[in-house]
Amino acid sequence: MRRELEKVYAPKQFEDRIYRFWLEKGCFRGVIDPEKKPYTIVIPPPNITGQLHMGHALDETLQDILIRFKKMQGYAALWVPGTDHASIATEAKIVERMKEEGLTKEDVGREGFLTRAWAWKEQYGGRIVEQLKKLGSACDWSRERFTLDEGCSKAVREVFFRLYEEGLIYRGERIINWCPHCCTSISDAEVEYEEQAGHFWHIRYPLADGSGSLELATTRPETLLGDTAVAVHPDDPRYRHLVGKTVILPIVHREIPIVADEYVDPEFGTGVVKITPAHDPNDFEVGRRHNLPVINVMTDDARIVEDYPKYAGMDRYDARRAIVEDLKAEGVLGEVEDHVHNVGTCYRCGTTVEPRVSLQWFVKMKPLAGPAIEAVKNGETRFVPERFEKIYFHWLENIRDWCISRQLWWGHRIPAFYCDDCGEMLVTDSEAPVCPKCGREMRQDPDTLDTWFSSALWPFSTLGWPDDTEDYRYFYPTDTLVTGYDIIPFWVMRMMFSGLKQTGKVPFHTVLIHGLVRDEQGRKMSKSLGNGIDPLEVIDRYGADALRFMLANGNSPGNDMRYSDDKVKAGRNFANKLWNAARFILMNLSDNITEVKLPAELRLEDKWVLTRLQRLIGEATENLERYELGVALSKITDFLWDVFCDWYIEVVKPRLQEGGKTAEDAQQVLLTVMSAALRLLHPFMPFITEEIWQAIPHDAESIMEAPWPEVDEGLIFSDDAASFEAVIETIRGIRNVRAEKNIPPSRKSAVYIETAEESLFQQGVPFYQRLASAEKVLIADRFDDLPDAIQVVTDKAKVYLPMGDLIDLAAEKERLTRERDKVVDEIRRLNGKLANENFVNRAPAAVVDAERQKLKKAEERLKNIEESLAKL
RNA sequence: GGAGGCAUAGCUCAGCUGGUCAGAGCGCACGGUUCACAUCCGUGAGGUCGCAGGUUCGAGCCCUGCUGUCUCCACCA
Repeated sequence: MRRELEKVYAPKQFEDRIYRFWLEKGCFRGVIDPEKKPYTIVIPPPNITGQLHMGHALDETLQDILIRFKKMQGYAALWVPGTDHASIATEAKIVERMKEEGLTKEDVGREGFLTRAWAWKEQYGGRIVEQLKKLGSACDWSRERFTLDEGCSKAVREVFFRLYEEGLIYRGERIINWCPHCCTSISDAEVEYEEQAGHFWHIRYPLADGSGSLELATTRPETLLGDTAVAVHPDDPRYRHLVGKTVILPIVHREIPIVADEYVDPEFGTGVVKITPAHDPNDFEVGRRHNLPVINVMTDDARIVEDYPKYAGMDRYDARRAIVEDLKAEGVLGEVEDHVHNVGTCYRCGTTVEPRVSLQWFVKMKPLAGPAIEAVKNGETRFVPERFEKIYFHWLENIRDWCISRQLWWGHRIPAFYCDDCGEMLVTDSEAPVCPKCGREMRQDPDTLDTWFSSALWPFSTLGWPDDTEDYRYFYPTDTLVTGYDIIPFWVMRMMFSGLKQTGKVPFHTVLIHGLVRDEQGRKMSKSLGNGIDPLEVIDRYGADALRFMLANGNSPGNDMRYSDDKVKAGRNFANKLWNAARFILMNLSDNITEVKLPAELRLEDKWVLTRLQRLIGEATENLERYELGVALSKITDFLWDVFCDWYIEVVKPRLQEGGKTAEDAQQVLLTVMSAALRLLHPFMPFITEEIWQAIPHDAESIMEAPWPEVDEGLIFSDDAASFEAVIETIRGIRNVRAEKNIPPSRKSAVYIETAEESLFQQGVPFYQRLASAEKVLIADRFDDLPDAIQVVTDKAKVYLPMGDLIDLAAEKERLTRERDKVVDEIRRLNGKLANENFVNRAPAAVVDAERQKLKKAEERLKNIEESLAKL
């Protein structure tokens, strides 16, 4: 069954249809087959709140290329799709929506809130999935997962229990990053630092014994309410004698000790630091070392607590102003300097993070980090490009315990229960446990887990773990993880240690890292700048294949790239070219040709194009296997455009017109090459290749089911290919001088080719006529009494174009002399190189050989040029 | 403060383990009514591969230093 190709390449007319065809045929399904090797990718699950952006488009395109390539290579390929519940982002969206109705979370209660959240998920969660389909993503939708679905939740609980049993999950009071807007704790990785202009307020803390005061500087005077000490360096001669004494905390008038701690840098500021254990991570550590009390002075939304009536209810910035005023009034405020410092902000909402001591759940990281580091060090998992391993190591080596509890409702609820009577705590899968000590009903922890806790399990939870499913046994560990470098600490790292800990295996062998897609000016695409480019719009205008071309072409792993309309257009133009080449083949195809098969007899040009094809197959396959996707694609497009369209098709046209067996032989070669090239291109541009595939004779019903081309040694004709290159070189030479002299193609000329290899050039006769504006072509090893002519000289021939009035002998002489000088230089250079014993002895034989060949060719050419010159 | 990327034709970028590596696309110039395609065809101009050293028979490709630029991490209160 063949499909006709429309006259004009219009991707909109077939991309959706083809996607449906694949779906209906089940082409995307990962099928367990003991005969095959599995190849598995799990998608980095996009947030259900998300809309497809260029970053996704790049990520999905790369994965799709790999999946399609591996599938054609004969692997049992599986791409598991799914979405992430994105606790903070989604919860924020729901809260926002409720706000419009004048409701708060508390108004609707936990149950009511979750009902709304699920409804929201049903309504919008599928949006991004539909968008992925527009790109052509070959995901196995029958295995689509959601981080909050039953299976993933089961995996989450299982991991929680296991880690808790082992003491790797614990609950404790620690200083954590708190977002006062989202009203939840966030992990270290979720804090983004930004420079902000602030001040240094110098404050004098009077010594309790009245013998003077200590001056210190702070950027956050409001935290003074929670100061429980001031610290100096133990060896600081200025203050050593004061250690152990006390100062009076201004405003609060509490007596607090002066402690000595290495943390203080005597060189910085006054060498005295106020210590607020509840609101600064460093101070917290100092506090622990000196057993200082921890005084929390702020509420969940960063207002001052009731203990300080004067400031109670003020937000941190109002309190700061008020306290500065009061310090001034108390006469203890010194200099106020301008100061730029980095402030931590919430990566979701941008609110300044408040370090805060609170009771949270943590994962003990040190024991988990070790194996994760080791697995990359010993190469079980490797990063492409390798340099990203450094980022990975850096994070794991400096890791602190992971705060996993979130004061949110949308997420996996922590399976811990508390007895309000006796304080007993129980971690259990039971839904309503009773206290084992006093038999009372227990209250479940209200918090949920960090979204990334479930994402960390994604490579195995999606395959059925903790159950020992067939999918898990066959498809796990997965093979390649494709993601952006910005997500290494959030996700890659956590999947690694989770996979190793829970399954005993690395979750994937390769991490393919890509960069960001920036706008045409190189800026990050962002909502606030409004410079984002909607991939769906691009697809609408140019087609998904063109967009994919742009994303894959010339993109190298790990490097950022710029989006540009022109690059997409280049992809569209290429698709158009391919489209028309296919149409050309079809309109020249005899009805009796129904299968792709080479003719019994191959001509020179056939051998050439087949040889070039074999080379392409070898190289493109190797590039793909090495994740050099962009390089592979550009080789494939170069082949199709330059080799196949611009040369082979042009060269074969006379044969096609001739008809009969000659034509049919050519048709068979055209089909063979097209069929193979389409398959090579398919992973990159799946739609157009499928559409054409179905239009030309084919065996596999879908190109997705066709085998990946393999190099056929029997189709490599090195000598013939070289001969044809000589013909090409001659044609180029003729075109070249004609263009230089502005001779219009309509002005034909006779062509005399003087060569020792008559038969070789004889085979090119039809081509000179068609491609080099030749009328009659004469070939001999020697011409006597040729009229004056324009001359083209190669290493194999002297070509004369007797063009009467156009000939300027002096100019010819000058041109040939210039060429001769160039060749002489070349020969001198090559001779020098080959005379160098070190080179000849130490360079690989192939390299030396190539140089000798070059020299030989140059010498032949020089000889020809000189003979030509002699005739002028 | 620490780490890393990038710096190659006017623009956007490829150049894998050092040996056709000086390339592509776009742009530009010139010429094209060839019956697949002007979303096209032919031809051409343009770069001492940031700078300075070094290693090597041989270096955009490796090493050192420098300059510019971007990013990540840390966060001196």
